[in-house]
Amino acid sequence: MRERKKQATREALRTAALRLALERGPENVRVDDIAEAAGVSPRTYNNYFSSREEAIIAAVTAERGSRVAAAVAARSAEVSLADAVIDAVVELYTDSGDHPPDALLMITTSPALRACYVDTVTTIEGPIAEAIVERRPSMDHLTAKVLSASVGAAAKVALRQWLQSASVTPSMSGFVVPSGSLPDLVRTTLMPLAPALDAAATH
Amino acid sequence: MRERKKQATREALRTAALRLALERGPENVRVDDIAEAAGVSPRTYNNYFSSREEAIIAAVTAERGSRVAAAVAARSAEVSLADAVIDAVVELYTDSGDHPPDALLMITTSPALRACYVDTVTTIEGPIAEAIVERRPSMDHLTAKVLSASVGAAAKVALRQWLQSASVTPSMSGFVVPSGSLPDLVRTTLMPLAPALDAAATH
DNA sequence: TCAAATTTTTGCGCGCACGCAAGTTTTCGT
DNA sequence: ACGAAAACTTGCGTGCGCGCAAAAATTTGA
Repeated sequence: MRERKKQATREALRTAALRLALERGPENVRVDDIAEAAGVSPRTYNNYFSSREEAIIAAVTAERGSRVAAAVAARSAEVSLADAVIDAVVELYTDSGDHPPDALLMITTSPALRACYVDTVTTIEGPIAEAIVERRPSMDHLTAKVLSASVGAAAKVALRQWLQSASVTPSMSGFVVPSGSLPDLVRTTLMPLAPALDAAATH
Repeated sequence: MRERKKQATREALRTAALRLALERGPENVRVDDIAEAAGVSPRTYNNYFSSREEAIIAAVTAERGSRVAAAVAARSAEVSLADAVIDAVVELYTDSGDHPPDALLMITTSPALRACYVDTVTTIEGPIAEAIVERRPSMDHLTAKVLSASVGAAAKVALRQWLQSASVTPSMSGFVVPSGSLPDLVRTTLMPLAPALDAAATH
C-alpha cells in the first residue's frame, strides 16, 4: 500500500519527464521542472532517478524487465534455450510499445539520451538470468548471470551500431550495417552467443 | 610530439590522484587537489578524466588494454581462440602489476571506487576485439565486438561477485563463492563463453 | 484510538561535470 | 623566421548528484 504510492510517483515522474521533453526538447527540461510537474521536491527526484535523462528513458523502457522475462517463459520448453532467449530479446525490440512515436526519434537525436538508452539495456539482465534458471533449474546461478550479462552486452553492441548508423543516415556512409532493421541487427549480434547458451543448457 | 605532453599530464594526474588518495583516503581528495598536484587547472582535469574516481582507477588500470592485447597475441596459433582469450584475461588478473599493494585494498573499500573499478573493465573490450580479428581475419568485425563485449561482461560478473564476497568477508556468509581467488573466479565466469568463441572461430 | 517505530520526503550545502568563449601554446606552410 | 591555423588550456557560469539531518507521513503494537 505504501508501495503503491511509490510506484505512483515513479510513474508520475516518468511520464512528466517524457511529456516535457517532447514538448520543449530534452535540452530545455531541468529536473526542477520535472519534479514540479510531478508534484514532488527536486530532491525527491533523485531518490527515484539518479540522472536527468533516466526518467525520460524509463518512461519508454519501464517494463522491459518483466516483458523479456515473460517472453522467455512463454517459449515452449521444446525449443532450445538459445532460441528462447534470442527470440525473446528480439521480440523486445520488434514492437516499440505504446509510446509516442516521436519519443524514439528524440532519443536517437540527443546524445545524452542515446547514451542513457544504451546503458538501460542492463535492466534486462537480471530478469533474463532468472528466466534462464527457471528454465534450467540445474544450471549454476553464476553461469546464468554470465550468460544474461553476455546477452545484454550483445544487445548493447547492436544498439550502438544501430544508433551510429542512424546518425550517419543521409546519403553515403561506410554502410557498416547491412540492414537498417534494429530487430534484425539484434538477432545478428545475439547469434554468436547461441553456442554458449546451448552448451550451458545441456549440462 | 604534442602527444607526448598529453600523455605526460595524463600520467601526472593519474599518479597524483593515486598518491593523494592513498595518503589521505579517497574521501578527502578533491579534484582541485589532484589538479594542483599535477600542475594543471581543475578544468583541465575534466578534459582528461570525466569523474573524480577515474584518475585514481586509471593509475592502476592504465595499460590494461595493451596488456590483454599482447597476452592474446602471445598465445600460440595452435591453441583455440577460446583458450587464448580466456587465458589472456585470467593472466590480466593474476599479477596485480607494480602498484602499491594497498591500492587494491583502498579500491575494494570505497564504494565509489569499487563501482568505477568494475566499469573500467570496458577498457579491455576494444583491444580484445582487435586481437580477435587479428587472429581470425576472416571473422566478422561485428561478431568480434560481440564476443569481446561478452568477455568484458563476464569479467564484470566475476569482479562484482568477488568484491561482494570480499565485503562480507569476516566470519560467516552465504558463501556465494567457492574460491576466494579472483583469477579462478574470472576463469569460472569465462568458461561458459568458450563454446561461443570457438564456434565463431571455426566460421 | 493513540503513541512509538519505521519509512519517505524535503531543505540545505558542497563539490563535481561540462558547455562556452576567451586566452595560450604548438604546428605548419611559405 | 614569421604569421596563420590548429590544438590545448583556462576561467566562468550553470545545473546536477548526493550525503546529511530534520520534518512529515505511514505503519505497527497495544
